[in-house]
Amino acid sequence: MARTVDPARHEARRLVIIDAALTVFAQRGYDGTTTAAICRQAGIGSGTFFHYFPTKRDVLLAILTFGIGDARDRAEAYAGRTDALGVVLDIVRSGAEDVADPRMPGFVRAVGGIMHQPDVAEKLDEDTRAQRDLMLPWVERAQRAGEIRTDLDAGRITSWLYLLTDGFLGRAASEETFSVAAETEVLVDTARRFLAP
Amino acid sequence: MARTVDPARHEARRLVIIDAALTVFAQRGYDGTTTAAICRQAGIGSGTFFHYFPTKRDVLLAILTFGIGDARDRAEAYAGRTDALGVVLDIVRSGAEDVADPRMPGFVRAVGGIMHQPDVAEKLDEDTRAQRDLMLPWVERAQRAGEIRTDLDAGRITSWLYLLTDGFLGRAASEETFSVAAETEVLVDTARRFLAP
Amino acid sequence: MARTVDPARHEARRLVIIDAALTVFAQRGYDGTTTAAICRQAGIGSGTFFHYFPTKRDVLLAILTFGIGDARDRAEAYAGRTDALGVVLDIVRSGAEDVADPRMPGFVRAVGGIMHQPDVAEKLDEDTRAQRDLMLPWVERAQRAGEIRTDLDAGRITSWLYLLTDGFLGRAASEETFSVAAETEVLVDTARRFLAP
Amino acid sequence: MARTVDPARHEARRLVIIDAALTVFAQRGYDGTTTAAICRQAGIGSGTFFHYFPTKRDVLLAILTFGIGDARDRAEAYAGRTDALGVVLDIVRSGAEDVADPRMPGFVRAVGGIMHQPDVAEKLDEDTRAQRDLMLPWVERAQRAGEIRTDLDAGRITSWLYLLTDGFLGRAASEETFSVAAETEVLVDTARRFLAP
DNA sequence: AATGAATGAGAGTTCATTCAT
DNA sequence: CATGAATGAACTCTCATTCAT
Repeated sequence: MARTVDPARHEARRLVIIDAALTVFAQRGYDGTTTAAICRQAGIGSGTFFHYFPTKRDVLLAILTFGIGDARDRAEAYAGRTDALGVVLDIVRSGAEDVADPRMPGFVRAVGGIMHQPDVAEKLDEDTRAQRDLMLPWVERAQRAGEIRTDLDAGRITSWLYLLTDGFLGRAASEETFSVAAETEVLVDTARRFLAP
Repeated sequence: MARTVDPARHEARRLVIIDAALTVFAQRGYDGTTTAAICRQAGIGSGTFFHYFPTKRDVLLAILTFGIGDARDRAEAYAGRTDALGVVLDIVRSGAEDVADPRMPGFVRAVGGIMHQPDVAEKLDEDTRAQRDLMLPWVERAQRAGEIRTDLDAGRITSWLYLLTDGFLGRAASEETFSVAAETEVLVDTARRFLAP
Repeated sequence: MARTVDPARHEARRLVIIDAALTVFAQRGYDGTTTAAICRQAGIGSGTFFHYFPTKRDVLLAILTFGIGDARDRAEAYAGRTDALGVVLDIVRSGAEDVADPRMPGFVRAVGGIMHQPDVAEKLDEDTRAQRDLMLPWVERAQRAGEIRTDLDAGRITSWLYLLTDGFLGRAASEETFSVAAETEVLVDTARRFLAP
Repeated sequence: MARTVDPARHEARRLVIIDAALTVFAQRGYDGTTTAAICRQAGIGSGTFFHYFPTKRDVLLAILTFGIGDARDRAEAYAGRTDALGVVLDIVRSGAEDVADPRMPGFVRAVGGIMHQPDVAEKLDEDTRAQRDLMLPWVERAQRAGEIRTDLDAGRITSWLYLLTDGFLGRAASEETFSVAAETEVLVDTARRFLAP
């Protein structure tokens, strides 16, 4: 009978669940989130949830996987650019723009809260590596072009740039009065100061 | 009669529990930590635990309260100094030194993971305020002395300095290769660059 | 699709749990009854129990609610009768018949044992009121008809009649040799003596 | 050293604990009463409590033992009387007077709530027997004197008289508006009606 | 495919009781 | 004798997950 598998419909529903989970994780943290709450938010039954994800943790991992894909997509967008420093600063700026999704800070904290679980840690590592892979080549290029300092190697510089965006995310998460729009300029300026030879 | 309450002994045991809790929270996150695990770590029975703390969350709050006291104690240490910029950088540096306790990053993430709980959020706010109260006056003094930039007001500058130390803590937490000792110098240098007029 | 909710099945199972709880409460008292024991008696898992009742106390309240419904149902059975005294004595007699369920005395004691809990007290009040509402009008009618004494007002007479049935229940509960069948006649006779003008 | 055992002091303290326990049992039921609450009420430490009573249940049993002693003491007061019916009614009346202690109803319910425990049941039986032993001979005498009905044997009549006082106690316990003073007369009158040949 | 009723492992917490001081 | 800190057994309840329909 019935068209049992409509891949598009399946994928769409999967995304609905992922989005719902992101929302609830951000609000209540990982353990504070019950599968029931995700189902309510997604408008599905609990049985359906487990049709799409074998485990609550798997939804979380799926969300993280999304982020990795994102980083890779963005890599292509920069291909062909010749102003290495400009790209580096653009990446920094785009890090600030992630905060645009108001769920992000809460979600980041939620993930941090269970980072001690090996599979989560691993996925996060992959995430981090994907981001580094995006940034690192441009830092190296900028160094070779003499646009930025060379007293620190490219790897450390990359770490520090992500330290800035991570800190930015954290501030935005915890400080109500931290205006993302206004502070983004300070972020880019601070990155520039940090990178100056 | 009856040596019923030996306050010193009581306080000591309380500290043992707090310390044990800090260790386990850092390792397994807040929800991943069972009271049983804390008791095992502290070498006490479960009943004893609840003799000292009415709730698992109360141990966490007690740990955070410690941090607040710390900030206030440190304030006194700087009293009398006249080199405002020096003090500011010292505070930044001491932020990096907090990472000396290898449990700190994990603990910070654990707390982040349940920051959505109102009482935890409140305590953290208090913590943040205590830290700001420590830093802010010295930033203002440094500005008046013309030692640092004045295009951002003292409040924003303070936020940014903590953004740096928080990001530093986060990096140390997630990146194995991030050498605290070596990077502390970069931190202070970066703060100096950020503060330059 | 999916026969998700079969209300009849749900209600049936609810009744099974209620019945099991009544049995165990009667045997061991309220606090002496563990939810595990109720589950065992009902042949269900512990999770199922809490699927039907949010709290152990809620089962108890559900049992009491049953009693209230009972009283209301019975009210209809008497509608249309014209022999007020006869109805009053029938109600007294039916009170004695409640003891037919051998669990009743134990259950009554169990409820008494936690009557200090506000919600239980409230439900019991409702129960009492439902019973009074059943009896009172017939007492008034009997008084107007000159069938019974009028030196006490109808409310007090009603209280006294329930005093008799309650006492009867208590005796049946505590005295092994108290033969319900034989004593019921004494009960009705005593009520008659009490009511005589 | 010290006068370790001062029997009078010991007995006094025992009574304080018993009284405190009676108060708290009446207010919160047996299981609702923590030993800590009894200690607070008695103004003693928890260790002291267990110096006087090996078990929480033992305090309860001690209270019940008191009642038994009471019944025996009263027996002597009636010795020498010749108006059997008068004594019977006096005993009934004194049953109503027990309610004078406002804690009594609550305590009775508390005891009922754990009557399923063998030792409590046994003590209660003893209590009941003591009361019967007080009443029964006078009922027999009254029957022989032709003062009261003889269609029921003395044992059943005794049961019914206690049924009245128990019911009275129960009403007083559950019905706010039940005025003990006013209703006591009704009680005696009802007993008289019940006993009438 | 979709559902939600059923499940039981496991967690936090309470409290009678012990015992060193 | 008096104390209260320490204890752990036992209990209620939560929630991820399974599975019949």
